[in-house]
Amino acid sequence: MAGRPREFDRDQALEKARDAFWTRGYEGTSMADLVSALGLASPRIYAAFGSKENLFREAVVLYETREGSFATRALAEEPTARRFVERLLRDAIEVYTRPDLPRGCMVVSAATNCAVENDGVLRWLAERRRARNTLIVERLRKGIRDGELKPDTGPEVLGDYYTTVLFGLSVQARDGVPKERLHALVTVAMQVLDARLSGKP
Amino acid sequence: MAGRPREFDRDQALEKARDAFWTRGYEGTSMADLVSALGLASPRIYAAFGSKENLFREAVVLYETREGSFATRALAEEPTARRFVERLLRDAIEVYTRPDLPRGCMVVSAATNCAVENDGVLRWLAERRRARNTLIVERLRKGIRDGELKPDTGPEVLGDYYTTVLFGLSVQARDGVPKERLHALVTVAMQVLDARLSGKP
DNA sequence: ATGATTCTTTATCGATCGACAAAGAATGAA
DNA sequence: TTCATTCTTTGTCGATCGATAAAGAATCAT
Repeated sequence: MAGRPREFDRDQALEKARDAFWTRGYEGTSMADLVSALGLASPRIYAAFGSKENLFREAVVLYETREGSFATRALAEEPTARRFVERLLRDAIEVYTRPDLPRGCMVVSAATNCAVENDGVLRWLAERRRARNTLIVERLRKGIRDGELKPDTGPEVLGDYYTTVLFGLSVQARDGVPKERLHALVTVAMQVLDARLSGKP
Repeated sequence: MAGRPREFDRDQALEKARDAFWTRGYEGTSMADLVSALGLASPRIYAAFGSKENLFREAVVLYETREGSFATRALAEEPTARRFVERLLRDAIEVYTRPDLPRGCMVVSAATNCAVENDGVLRWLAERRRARNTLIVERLRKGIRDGELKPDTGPEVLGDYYTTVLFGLSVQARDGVPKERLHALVTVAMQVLDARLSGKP
């Protein structure tokens, strides 16, 4: 029932695939690219991952549970909405500009332009971006409920605002803007929230 | 010396190509897509535009002189840095969400992920994004020089900030976020600049 | 009218795309 | 040891990629 054991490490192969997709995007990475990046003949890749699309989806999930997990980590570890947002943005910058990893956010940049036949992948990533937005909005809503933030600006608007900054950071990082500049810009962006601190809590 | 006249309108064909590339990106738009979108056999396209890459570059230039010209227009028509930035962002939203055009910014989204062989196109678009940043920075620098803006935050930082918001708006528009939400977020983003108005002039 | 020139049409080029068939090799279960 | 199972290897599939050759059609200059 067991059969011949796989000779390569599936997790390591998935990491290499993630890097390839992260760098070149879904359609920009061909099977030939994957064969050379993973060091595996294509039938071995298909045997282990089913299809290029499924490999991509697994790679994105890996990205989200590793590099892309800063959002949920900030949510768990930061006690205030103010600190959550800043932590989120600054951790994002660190990930987007790490010299040993592809630049920018994989979820933002891996499938922005796609042929018609891959619209499914495109929408799947868009959903994940929307989830990021929802996460931020919910945390801000809690901040208002807790009395940390003044309620005069809706959490949806503030959430849209910081989500937009987050996505913009990915584009900027991908263009090679150094992280110092991105951090400086985040300092400025945080003043929007500072102006809405109730000062009471 | 004249030869047979061309039977189709080159400018109209270029517009259709711009829409196709704007929607699907450079690599996401195949020659077959262009043949059907332009209604022209591929040899006619090659005769008129040389290559797919050259057609794309012409399409981007067309985009910049039409839909993407809001930045230079804001620069020419708005008397203050404050008004320039808001006009820039709000006009951008209008373009990015026009129901009769593809969503988002063509320069931001038409070549974010690319195969290795098309890195040239990718870098060419990145340069154009950098030019937008420079434009914004220069206008802010003038605003500081004129005494409109307090000099305590450098124009580079503020420019990076609004460029990042602009790029983020493109991602959000492409994801289908309605323009009302984007305008609301811009209102919030403008407070960063409001806090830096000297109030003197 | 004729010839040079340019556009249009038809047919197709080699390369690459994602994906897989078939056979050989290595394992565990019986 | 035998067999079912699974992985690896080799070779290749049809479709599509961007791009063009070659021939016919339409224009202008002479």
